[in-house]
Amino acid sequence: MKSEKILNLSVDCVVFGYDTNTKSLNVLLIKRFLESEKEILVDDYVLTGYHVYNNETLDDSATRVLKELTGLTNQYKKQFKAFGNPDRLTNPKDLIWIENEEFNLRTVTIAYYFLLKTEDVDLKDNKFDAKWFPINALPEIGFDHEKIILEAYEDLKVKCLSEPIIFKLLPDKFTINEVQDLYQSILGIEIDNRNFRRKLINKKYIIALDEKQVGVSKKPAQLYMFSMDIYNKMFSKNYLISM
Amino acid sequence: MKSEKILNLSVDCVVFGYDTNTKSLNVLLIKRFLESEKEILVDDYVLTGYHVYNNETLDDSATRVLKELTGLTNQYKKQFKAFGNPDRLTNPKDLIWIENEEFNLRTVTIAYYFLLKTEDVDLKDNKFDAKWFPINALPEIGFDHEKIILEAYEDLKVKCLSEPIIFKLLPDKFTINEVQDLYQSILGIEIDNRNFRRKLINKKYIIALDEKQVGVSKKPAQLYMFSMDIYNKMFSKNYLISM
DNA sequence: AATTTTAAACGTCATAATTACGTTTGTTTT
DNA sequence: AAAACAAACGTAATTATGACGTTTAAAATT
Repeated sequence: MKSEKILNLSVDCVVFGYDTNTKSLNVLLIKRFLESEKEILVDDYVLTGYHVYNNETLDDSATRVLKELTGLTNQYKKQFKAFGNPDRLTNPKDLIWIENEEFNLRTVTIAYYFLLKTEDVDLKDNKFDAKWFPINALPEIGFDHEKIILEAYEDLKVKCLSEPIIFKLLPDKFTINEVQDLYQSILGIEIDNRNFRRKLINKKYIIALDEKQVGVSKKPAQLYMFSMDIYNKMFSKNYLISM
Repeated sequence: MKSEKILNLSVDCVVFGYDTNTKSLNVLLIKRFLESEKEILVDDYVLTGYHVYNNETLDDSATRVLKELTGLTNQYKKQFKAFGNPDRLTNPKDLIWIENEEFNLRTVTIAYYFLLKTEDVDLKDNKFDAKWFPINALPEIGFDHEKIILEAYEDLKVKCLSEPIIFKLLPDKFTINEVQDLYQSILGIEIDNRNFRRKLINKKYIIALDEKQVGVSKKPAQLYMFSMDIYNKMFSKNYLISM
């Protein structure tokens, strides 16, 4: 019953960041660069991940990885899939270790995604050489991490239509058009502004503030906030057949 | 980097079975019974699960477990969550092994759920002492398996509203009322028959057959089938904001 | 100070979907 | 032939959606 193979447990984190300025959904990736005497072995990007410590929960492990990468805690986090096929590799650290020892390793990774605002992350003197990439313009990606990113993205697209996680990617005070831009960026579709506006304003959990944008060079837009309290009250124990 | 703890990788399977006769959603559980010289140590029910073999994918492992339990293959399967907190135990086999050796084991389980019809499973002379339990009347459940079942159930409730997995739980030819009963069983709600009927019949992927029920003691109902082909054509690359 | 520019905000209308009910129909059983 | 009853059909008010046109308010320009 015991495995002769060495089993390695890790978490990998797909960090989604929305950039309000460029109106783009981005993924935070770190550089993987290995060279031997004469040739470059790998030169691509990968997700951040790490071994799960012995006395650490999976969730805590993901939270730790995010914190080391971005300095942030308390961001929206979702465990969305485990990847553990016998032939998969992952994570720069694992690879180095494999080269020193033997190749008889199986890495199971529990994949999480996070939602946050790019503006909340300071990438200056980041020890991982981390960089944001638009979800639609990913670079060369190592291991099976592109697959992981795309599965996270699919999950996000579905999730953002059924739960109000979108607001984790916006400032506390936002305009209707900012919400629309965000939906368009995530879903990759165009939405009619007038219909979207009407629909969103009619939601009881979208609350108009006594404030407008400042410092814009056109007519300043009305600011709104999202009320999680009202949302929760509305959706407790309600399911609707929408198929 | 290497773990002093022994890491154990397993799959656990939540097998949902719908019973058309009793109109109930059930979970297939196996008996866990261990007794020492004088006392009963455990006497409850657990999910089926097993260690993941060295050269086996996670999906294949779950498929194998289902086959050993039910004899069935090609049923709807979904990997929905990994459970791997450092203090968790699982699976009768693990426990026996732990008692013989030391307690320094961490079991990470990749949890799957399956959807099938209870009538497709023959529980006669089942080596696991397996039994169906209505989702709303679960027995005493061992380890953290009740949590796993409830999370699978939540996932199923959401999933059955956005994808046509419901038809995996029905015969190929079904009546409108059977579909309604199933939705009601899964979601735990009452649905207006007249509105439900109209809505379902209007779906292009619900096809009326030239057949009616036979051997019923009231007016026999019209039979319908679900067309996956038509469904796929309709929903390729379509997202709608329904929040 | 008036005009232009432009995003924000509002309006309309036809169609489709939903909710909440009442009524009829077609078998089987009595 | 009548009763029983689930199946199946119908209706009307309300709400949501999709596809557009129009107006407004502030800033920038003239």
